[in-house]
Amino acid sequence: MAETTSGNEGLLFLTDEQVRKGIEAMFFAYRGFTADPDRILDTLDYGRAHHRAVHFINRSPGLTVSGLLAILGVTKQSLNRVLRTLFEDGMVEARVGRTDKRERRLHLTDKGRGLERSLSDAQRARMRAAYRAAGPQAVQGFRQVLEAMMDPDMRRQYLGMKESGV
Amino acid sequence: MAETTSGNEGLLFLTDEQVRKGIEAMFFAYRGFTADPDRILDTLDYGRAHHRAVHFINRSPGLTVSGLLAILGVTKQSLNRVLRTLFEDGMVEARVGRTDKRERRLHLTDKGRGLERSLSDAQRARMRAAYRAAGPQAVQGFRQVLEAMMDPDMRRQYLGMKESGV
DNA sequence: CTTGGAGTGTCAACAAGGCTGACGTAGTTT
DNA sequence: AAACTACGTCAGCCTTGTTGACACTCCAAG
Repeated sequence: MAETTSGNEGLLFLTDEQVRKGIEAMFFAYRGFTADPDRILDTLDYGRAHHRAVHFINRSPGLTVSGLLAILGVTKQSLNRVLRTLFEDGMVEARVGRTDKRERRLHLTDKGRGLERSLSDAQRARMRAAYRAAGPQAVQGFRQVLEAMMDPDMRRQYLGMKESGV
Repeated sequence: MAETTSGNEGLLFLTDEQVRKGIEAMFFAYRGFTADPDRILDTLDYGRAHHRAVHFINRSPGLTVSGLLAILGVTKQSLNRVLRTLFEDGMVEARVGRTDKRERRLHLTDKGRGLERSLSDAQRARMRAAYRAAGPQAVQGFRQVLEAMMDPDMRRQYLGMKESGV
């Protein structure tokens, strides 16, 4: 409703209809986005929570538990349940912090890196295909919109990671 | 750091680094995307599952249960748990199908439309802000990439809805 | 050196929202 | 009449999130 077909060409793309299509696109695309890794995870008795942990540990080796907590936005009890199984399965190892011995610096083992590889290969393949289909220009727009959609805190996480190799 | 400044300009956007950034952008953006409605839902003792049901019933009034099932991709037991509370709370009503009396055609009540409004207003505000920040060109790219990322079945759902007003 | 606070693990209990399997019932189709 | 379809529901299970409480180690400050 609403959004009378505005005479203003510059705002045409802001009609409720357009915006609602964007909302549905996010919904459906996110499903596709997680579908491939989910299939792999299933065979290993892992869930998305494990994937996320593995992804960000791989991304930032030496990450502390509280650092990971901040990124994932869950409670430590919830995260710990997941980390424990990853330790037990030899996917992740924790090293005591050098300057602060209370910290546990998280690292992937070789096995963990193997898992990460297979997960991200699957996900990247789809993302890559989508990128290829849409073209570089579209990719840039895609990233811009997503970035603008994040909460400021998360955007800082995201942008921070972009630059700092660790 | 990664991101070797590849010599190939046309494929620059397909580097692993670029693709991985896209993956993280999806992750963080989806969180922002659901944050606002989640806050409203919480106060009503509803969850995202309720939101999805309400959204798609609003989108396609007269939708059957199995139609909604196909869109949401969950089991009927799971959906029913949600639909039941929506019936009880007078948000959704079911009308017996005209041609096929086995079907239950789903419709929002006035109250349900009110809920849908408040949820989508919140979500739209963020989406709209992101669109505005990124610009029309970016929005088009955003949609193109998301569309390419969907599973074919979902893409048909999505595109189908695009055209049929109902 | 003691004390407070930070970083972490853990136990217990609970909820939402997925899932499977099985069964029932009304209505449609053949 | 038989078979199939659309739907509801009971029961039980899992993952992943939550709160609250408590313990331990270590760091930093008084």
